[in-house]
Amino acid sequence: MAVRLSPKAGIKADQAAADQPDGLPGLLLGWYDQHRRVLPWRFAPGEVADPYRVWLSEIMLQQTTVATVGPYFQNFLGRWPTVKDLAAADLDDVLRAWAGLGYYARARNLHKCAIVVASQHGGRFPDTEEGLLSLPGIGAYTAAAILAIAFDKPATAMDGNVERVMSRLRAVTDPLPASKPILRAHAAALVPARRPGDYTQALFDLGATICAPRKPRCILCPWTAACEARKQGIAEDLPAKTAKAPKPTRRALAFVLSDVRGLVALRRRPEKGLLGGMMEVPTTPWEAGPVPSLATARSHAPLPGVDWTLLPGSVRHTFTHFEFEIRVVVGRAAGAGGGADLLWVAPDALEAQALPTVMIKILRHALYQRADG
DNA sequence: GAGTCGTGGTG
DNA sequence: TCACCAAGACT
Repeated sequence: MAVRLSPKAGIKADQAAADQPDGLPGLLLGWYDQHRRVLPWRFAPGEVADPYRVWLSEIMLQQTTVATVGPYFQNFLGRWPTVKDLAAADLDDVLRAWAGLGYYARARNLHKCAIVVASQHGGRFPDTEEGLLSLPGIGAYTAAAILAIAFDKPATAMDGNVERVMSRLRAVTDPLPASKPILRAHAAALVPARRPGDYTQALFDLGATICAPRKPRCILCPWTAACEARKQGIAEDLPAKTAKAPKPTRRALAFVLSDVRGLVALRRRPEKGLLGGMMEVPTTPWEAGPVPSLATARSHAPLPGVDWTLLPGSVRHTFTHFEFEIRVVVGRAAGAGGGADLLWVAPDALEAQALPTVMIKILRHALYQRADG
């Protein structure tokens, strides 16, 4: 584990200055010592880093904003303070705690990874790239981030921030993702032998607060004098990216079924694929083309013989690679329960289920539509 | 290399 | 409103 060195850590100023790298890394670290963001998973200068917290935060932060992750990280750390606690948890509890955060394969891999670390590594995370890469859910970026932040090793963590900063600093105009190798080479050449963990986090802060995707604040940047894109006036145009394919729309009819007690019928999705392992409202298949009529869709209903009512309006939700439009029908089951694969849940208990956001939207539409008008 | 995989914030 | 983006991994 790494103890970070900085002037605030009680080390004499001249000693800290001698410890500071030269050139661009030194400039960035000097800026970081003054402007470093305080984040729930971040360790104070001089504090011993806990690889479990570093790992947990890095998994949550994959393609997810700092603001969104904050409460989830605190909740996970409170419920499962160590990797052994998380390994001993039920997967369904982990999925429930993850609900709303998205990319649910991360939660399944998180749990798998905790079990491997607890059972095969004595509860300690590996401190080598090879060891980390062998763990589920840890790829090139996360392995490097853990090496740098948790173990203070000079690894090159390439994420969207670093790609953007490097493309601007070196004025790389070739579009992503083809330009990844050259951007990585630029980044690797700068990682200092001293304080690589702080340097890595400093680069994240720089990308988040100064070298932002839009309207970079070059005036405040510690690297402004060296930035090639700023000199050329093209900083805001970088990094270039190849055009993305347009998003198709898929549509479906959702069946919100209640029984005589008012309990709502949910079912579990398959382990793999979209929203894998999460709970859902029964729907027709999600397909291109118009929302199927109730007559056409009846064979997909969770129970036969139910009198379905089509609600006005529709629910829209955007996934990474398609738009989703849902019409909602509501119905009342004749008795209590029924349907082998159905889980009957009281409306008050819906929040405690492993329900992805799109399903929350559908349920909200069905349960409050008439009250809201 | 190209798809798949969520969600919320922002200009 | 809408397109883009966020501490990517996996197949």
